[in-house]
Amino acid sequence: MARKASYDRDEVLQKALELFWAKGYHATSLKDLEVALDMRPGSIYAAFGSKEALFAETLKRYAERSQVQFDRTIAGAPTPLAGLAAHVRALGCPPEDKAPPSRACMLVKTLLETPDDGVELRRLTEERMQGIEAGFATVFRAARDAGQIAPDSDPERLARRLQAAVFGLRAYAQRSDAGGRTAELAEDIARDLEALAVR
Amino acid sequence: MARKASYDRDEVLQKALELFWAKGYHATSLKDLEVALDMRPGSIYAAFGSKEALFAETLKRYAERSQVQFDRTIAGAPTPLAGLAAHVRALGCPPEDKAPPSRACMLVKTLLETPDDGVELRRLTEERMQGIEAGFATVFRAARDAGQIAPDSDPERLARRLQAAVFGLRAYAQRSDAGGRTAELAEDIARDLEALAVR
DNA sequence: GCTTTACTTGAACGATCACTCAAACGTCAT
DNA sequence: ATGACGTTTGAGTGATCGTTCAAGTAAAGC
Repeated sequence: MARKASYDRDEVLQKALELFWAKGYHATSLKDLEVALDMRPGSIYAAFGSKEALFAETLKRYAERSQVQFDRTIAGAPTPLAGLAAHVRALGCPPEDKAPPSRACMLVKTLLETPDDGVELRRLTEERMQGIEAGFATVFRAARDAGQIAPDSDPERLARRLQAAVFGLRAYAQRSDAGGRTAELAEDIARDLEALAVR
Repeated sequence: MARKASYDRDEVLQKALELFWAKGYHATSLKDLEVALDMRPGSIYAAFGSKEALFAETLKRYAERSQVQFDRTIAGAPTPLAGLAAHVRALGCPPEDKAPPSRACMLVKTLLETPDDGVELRRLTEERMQGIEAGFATVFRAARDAGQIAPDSDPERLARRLQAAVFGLRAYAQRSDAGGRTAELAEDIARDLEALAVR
């Protein structure tokens, strides 16, 4: 038949994700990618089509991984509300051994560097944000149905509020002078979540 | 003596601010600036030195204007806490007649598109963020000293929390599908602020 | 009117951008 | 071995990036 690709597509995508997440779309050049992926331009274009298409794939990967991690945190918590609080606390103090490429959310970074009108990347980004927000809403709904929070709570509104809080937490965390205060901030947000519980 | 500049430096800086705020540093090219400022490259460089220096000036302008507007809102409010709440509500629903170049905060946009290490722009951005956070803290301190909030409140911690909330609110507002929900979000945050009041 | 001085102009610079493609190469079936 | 076929290579594409500078131009002092 023919020659098979010498690289592992999954590994390569992970490398690209880390680079794009750290530097952002515009600031990442094809030269940067060539080095990080150890691939020559021809191979990159044969495999992914364009810089934007590659970025789109990494963004998808990022969003999916985030969702999975979130779902696991929720599943592993005793109650819906405890799960959300745990999620926030996890964002506040990421594992020190393998630090993420950036403290900020890649979706937010992309949202803020993408023009308002039209572009495909913007659409993808907002779509994924909606997905995450919907995930939050589902958990809040579960909390309400379980009687953990007030029966007249508005899950969509709470979800929106939580997403904005997470956006803010992670943007703040990007500051190089944030230090340990990020964990405190996450703790404050987590406690406010727990305070929603009816006693 | 000599010829005088044909442009108004203040007007030009405002135009540059609007462009940079809307598009971000990387996505704004000198061609864009030439058009927006109606100036040729030579004049731009004679006046500002470099693209980065021009950006730094607009960032300074942005931060100063933000501070002034914040101070005015606080001064015009009956109590410190009411002032902070009013500030948040104002961010939630900006004037429809003259919409800002972006709903997101220019400082956050810059923070998220700037490399973590070193660069001058990052330093300037974080410096200004600290300034704003300090402004928040001052108001919280006034609220505490006036007995409006609990005497054991931590102004710095509250300030940090508010800044993160504002970051999040404004990032969320950047979504093109945010619609009127941004105002609701701002309202929720404002109400949480008011809920700090001891009754 | 002439000189001086500062500002404006726009062509041009080298660097880098995202991207292409013909040729070299590797791996299979035969 | 050989041919078929997909992959990798890297020099090279034109475009655009931020920036420079010599020449041209306008206003003030004399």
